[in-house]
Amino acid sequence: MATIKDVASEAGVSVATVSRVLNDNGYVGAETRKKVMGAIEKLNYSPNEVARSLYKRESRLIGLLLPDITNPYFPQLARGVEDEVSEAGFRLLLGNSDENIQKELDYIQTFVQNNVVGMISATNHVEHDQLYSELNLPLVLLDRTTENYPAVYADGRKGGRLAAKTLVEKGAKRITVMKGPAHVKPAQDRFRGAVEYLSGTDVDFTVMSTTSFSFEDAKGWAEELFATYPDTDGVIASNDIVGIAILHEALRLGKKIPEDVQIIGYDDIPQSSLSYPALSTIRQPAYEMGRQAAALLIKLIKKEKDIDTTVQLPVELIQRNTTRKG
Amino acid sequence: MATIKDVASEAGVSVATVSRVLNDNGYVGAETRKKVMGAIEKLNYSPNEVARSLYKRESRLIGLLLPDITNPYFPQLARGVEDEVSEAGFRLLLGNSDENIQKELDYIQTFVQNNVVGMISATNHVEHDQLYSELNLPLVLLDRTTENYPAVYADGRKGGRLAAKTLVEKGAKRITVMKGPAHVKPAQDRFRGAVEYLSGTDVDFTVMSTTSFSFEDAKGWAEELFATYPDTDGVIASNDIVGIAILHEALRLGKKIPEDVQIIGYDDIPQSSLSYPALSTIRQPAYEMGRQAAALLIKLIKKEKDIDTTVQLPVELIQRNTTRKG
DNA sequence: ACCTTATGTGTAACCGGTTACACACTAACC
DNA sequence: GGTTAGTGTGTAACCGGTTACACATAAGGT
Repeated sequence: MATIKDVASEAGVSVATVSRVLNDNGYVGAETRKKVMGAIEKLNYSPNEVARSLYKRESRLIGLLLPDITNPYFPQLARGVEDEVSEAGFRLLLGNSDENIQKELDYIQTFVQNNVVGMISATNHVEHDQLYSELNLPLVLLDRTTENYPAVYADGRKGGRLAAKTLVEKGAKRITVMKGPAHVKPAQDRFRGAVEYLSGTDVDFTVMSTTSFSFEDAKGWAEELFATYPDTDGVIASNDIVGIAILHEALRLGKKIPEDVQIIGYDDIPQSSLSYPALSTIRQPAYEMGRQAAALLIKLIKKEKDIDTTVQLPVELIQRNTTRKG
Repeated sequence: MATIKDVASEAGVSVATVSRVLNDNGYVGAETRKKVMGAIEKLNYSPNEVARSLYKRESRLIGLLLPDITNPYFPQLARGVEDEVSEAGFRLLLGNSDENIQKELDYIQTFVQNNVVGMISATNHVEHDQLYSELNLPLVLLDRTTENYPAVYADGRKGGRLAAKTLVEKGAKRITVMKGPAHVKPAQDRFRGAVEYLSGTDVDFTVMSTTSFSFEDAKGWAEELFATYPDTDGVIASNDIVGIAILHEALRLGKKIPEDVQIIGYDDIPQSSLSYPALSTIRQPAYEMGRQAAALLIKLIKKEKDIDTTVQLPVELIQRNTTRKG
């Protein structure tokens, strides 16, 4: 790999001049610039980010911490973040935390050790972590909220209400609300929204708690649901994965969808439109959330003034075939 | 952030000694070690990776280049890679190439600029890129093969044969083979495998070409398929996404699955077991492939001897409900 | 007692960039 | 003509680690 010194001696100038050409700052004569450009071209030189980062004490890297990229909701977020940051010339350091504080701390540490200029985190542990508060780095929370940090998220409370309202309006009489894992904040928001709405109606409802969102466990929750509440005619699932599992269990039990049981999911992951019947759900604009989080972070990095540090994106009812028409 | 100098003066020793303690090399007196440890603790010191990386000319970063993390096949790969590299103390720089050469080159460049110690790439452009050959970095191809580079992949040819064999044995008489995008090598392998097998039988088959794997387009291919070949009774889909789309289109047309039409997918993405009826498919062990690719890369980085530089993982028939029993 | 080897520690060069500062030259102004 | 501002370039310090090398001391062998 050619270094700036090689370029300098090839062009017959000093390293300072090469650096000035590279960064387009300070005075450089037209003739000199041309020589330097030529040398760069000839040597196929590309500056070493690490050296630059060391002196400037900041890299062009951004840390992205997600619970688990394997959960179909997160790739969309990640892609949104990636597209936005890469357009601004940044790159991503990626970590999966598995909602595990130790992993989270490890990643934060390596982000700092690598001089990242900012970080985006979908964590539930902000408050517990003094690391976040000691971090003097721009931080944007994604899909999660707190009072104290910039955040981009969708309105979970409203989403929950919307899901409940939809089922009620479509005539469900005995609704089961699935409660997602207690430590996952957005799951609690949507749950609260649903219960809030249902409490204001005279529809019967029951609550079923779950402790994970994984594919593997979803089937179990579905079986448990119909075993415990066999006459349920409306299910508000904690997310689409669970929703799809419930849908299949209902079909397996010979129930007609949506005549006997209506089901509404949450997230609108890409494959929800591919279930059969296609799953009705509350859409969170994941890709857009990723982009906005990245855009917000970049503004914070650039220390722009008058920034909206919390961005709440709207949720939306996606009516497919697991809820009744009309 | 505390630096090594701060630690040195806090402990009353030189920076060299601190460095020796940190890296556990060279001689350090027991007493001195204790003082240094104390100072590190007290200052909450954590070494700057960037400085280390500059001198050593290698970081602890590994570049991972994928076509699109949003495609449900890749998160599994990515997660496998991440788990394996992070256990070995490395971190991931992530890029989405969209199968686009320019993006690919850009990422490779930033990987190099950031002194990555190795890279894993799921690319179809190895041969075209002189960048790959000029790269004097350990490189492992993932999910793609070439003669010239270490690679971890599943046996696509065999997978294709297996898919075809399954449909034939289950009694399909008029099979349609979907051909994936021409530039995606593994898609061509499985296609070739299927055609190879079918050519050796007296079953009728037709070929339908597709140019993408995206959710959005899949529905269109499905419609086109049944419009063009309405009496098809067996479909070998180019991947699971397309397979699920075909499944739904068949159901929409009132066909019975698997009585009227049998369908077999490819990949076994997590959501395939959640389709209804559950999709029969050829499983590629994506997570395991990710892990193995990372493990191989790490061996290359450590310059271990006698390494198997091409790892072919087995594919497997996952028989669910879109193929006939027995 | 003398030489060798093992142990322990510090000094300073080095990695490859960036930039403060010094210096030289030109043009413009009064 | 001398002062001043603007332009162009080089020297060297600096970022925060790692390590070659020098040096000192202690222990062991003959």
